Amino acid sequence: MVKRRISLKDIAMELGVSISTVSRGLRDHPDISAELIAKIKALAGLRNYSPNPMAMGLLKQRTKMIGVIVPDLVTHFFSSVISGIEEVAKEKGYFVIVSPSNESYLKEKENIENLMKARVEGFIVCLSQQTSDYGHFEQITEAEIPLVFFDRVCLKDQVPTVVADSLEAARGITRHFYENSARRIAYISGPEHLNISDERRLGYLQGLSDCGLEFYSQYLENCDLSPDSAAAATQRLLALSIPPDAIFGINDTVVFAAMKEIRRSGLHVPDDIMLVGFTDEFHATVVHPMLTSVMHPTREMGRVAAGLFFELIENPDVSPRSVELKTKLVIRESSVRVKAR
Amino acid sequence: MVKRRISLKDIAMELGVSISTVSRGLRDHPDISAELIAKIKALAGLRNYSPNPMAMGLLKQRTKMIGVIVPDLVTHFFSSVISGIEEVAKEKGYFVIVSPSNESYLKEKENIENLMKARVEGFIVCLSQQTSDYGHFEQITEAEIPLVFFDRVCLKDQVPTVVADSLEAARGITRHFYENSARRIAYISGPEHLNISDERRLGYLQGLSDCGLEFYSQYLENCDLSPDSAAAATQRLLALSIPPDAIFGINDTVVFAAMKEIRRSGLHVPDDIMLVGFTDEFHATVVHPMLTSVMHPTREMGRVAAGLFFELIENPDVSPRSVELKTKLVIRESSVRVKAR
DNA sequence: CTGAAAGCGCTAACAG
DNA sequence: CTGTTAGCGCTTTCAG
Repeated sequence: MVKRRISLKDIAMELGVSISTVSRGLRDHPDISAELIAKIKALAGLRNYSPNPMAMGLLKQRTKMIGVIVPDLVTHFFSSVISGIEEVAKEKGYFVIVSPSNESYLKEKENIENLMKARVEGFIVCLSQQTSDYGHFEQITEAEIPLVFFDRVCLKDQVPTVVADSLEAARGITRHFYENSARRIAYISGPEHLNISDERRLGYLQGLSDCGLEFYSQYLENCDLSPDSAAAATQRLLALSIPPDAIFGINDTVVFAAMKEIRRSGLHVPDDIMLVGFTDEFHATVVHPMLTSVMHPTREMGRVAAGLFFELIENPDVSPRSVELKTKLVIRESSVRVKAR
Repeated sequence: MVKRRISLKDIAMELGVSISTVSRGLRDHPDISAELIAKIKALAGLRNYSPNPMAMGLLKQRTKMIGVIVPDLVTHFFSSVISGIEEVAKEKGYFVIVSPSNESYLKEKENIENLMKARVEGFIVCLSQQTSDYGHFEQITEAEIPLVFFDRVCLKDQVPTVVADSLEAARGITRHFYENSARRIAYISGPEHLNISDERRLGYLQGLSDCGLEFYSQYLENCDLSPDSAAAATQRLLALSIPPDAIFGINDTVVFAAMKEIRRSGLHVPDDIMLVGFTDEFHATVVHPMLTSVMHPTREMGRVAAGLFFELIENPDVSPRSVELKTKLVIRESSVRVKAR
């Protein structure tokens, strides 16, 4: 059995005063004499007293817990965002409960219900890939429970969001390819209902038009963000009668799968096909050739999301604010052709 | 403001019965008439009632929360173990609060204190790299709070642990190198006080002796598990007058850093130097050449750790049980020399 | 079969 | 300056 922890009552008894006196003393209430305060605090320190958060929670109706729902835990992007969230939460004395949806709409819903039952004070969410019905989120906002989205977002007019500048990033990649003499640029996108698919696709189209290139629908591929489906999309591209000479993908997973697939088919990056990804520093430089990629400020994204969350906690009636974070195209080996290999 | 959620009182008032009747009705107490039970449940369902966990927690002195402390969140190994823990926790109706120590002893201590204050029911911990004083853990066990270690462990006679078969794995790697005609086998280890450093080092030594190879102390390098320090260790190995022809590292980070460093110095894996890592499926196959590596059953490790945790919750007086999980050496390209490259 | 009351730990309003 | 009381939401005796 876990030993019962020390309570105000214990201290009050030991000191022969009432519980409320101890409570007040610990919080420096002006009505309590300085000596008594000192005595109370000394004993509390000695006994290692800390207020019971459940008693406080019951009283104040606050749990100091944030529910965080992410598509998965093991992708660097998400774990890094979570780190950012945790940093800010910690500063505010909040705890974070992370529930992975495994990209499943049902799990996402279920996680939200569980966390509601646990009385988290609010949510920070990245939509699962499957989610195209937003009823469960509308319920949250209707119950006036704080909610913030990051990366994959919806209901933008009701809910604060943090996103990357996907459109500009995709546009920049396309132009970068062009400047490095690619002319048959392909893009492997994700599920259509996700904002990130849409925006990156638009950026791709704008980029093509910036460069005076025509859009060929065969060069716009789709996948469900899984490695297998990204590999399949890559295969379809490689099997075209005129295959692309440059490919970029919507995220890390897709790009790594594409890279493997290109290598498997005996082609070389960047000589045969240039490749650019949306990845993090670490993974981009681990692969060979090192991957040119759009760097997300992931930790920052988490920090900003948490910031928006606490704005909402502190002032629930403020109108939702959206933040767009700048990404940066870091040029490495996979998109620049050199003579000697 | 968050709307107050429905309580037993609300239902009792609406039904014109007492609170205790509702409470009993919801739990199918035999004293309550079937019709009344039906009525109570119907209304509870309609109003979306769910018991207030803080009230329950206060009453039962249980928070249904597990504190999990990991060195960091963004390493695949840890996030994968956490996934496993979460799966089991969810089945049991528990929530997981993850607090990264960032490999810092002080943060680890601080996190534990915070989580104690939050009244988590117990802890699942992987030691920070810096931790060599275990006082804070002894306090936990003395307070009879459930505690389980995984991967990097201590206090094995008091605390249940889950570890990989590090010794055998390292021994197997060494022999694998030998069988592939490596004769100058190096190992990049981690901080000496960590059990994993020690065991893998012992396995390395045994492996050498299995193969009739002598141990050269220059081939046993150390690092602090950061990429930079692993890179430095690799450089030292490469700078030896007779550099190794095979290297393995204590974990992913180390191995990837070594791989980069080898490439940077113009050498090739596996032709000049063979390389084997402790990594996961995903990352091992993303790099080129694909990495031969010891696969950890990471998710399983999380599940087992959580299992031990719940054994402790259910029966605190059982003597600590240690589980050693089998790893598997998956042979890929980085350790097998072929003629045509 | 059902209700009233106590108590989990705490704060705050109300009395002295 | 300090104590008493009520109440946050719930379960569990104890009374009816």
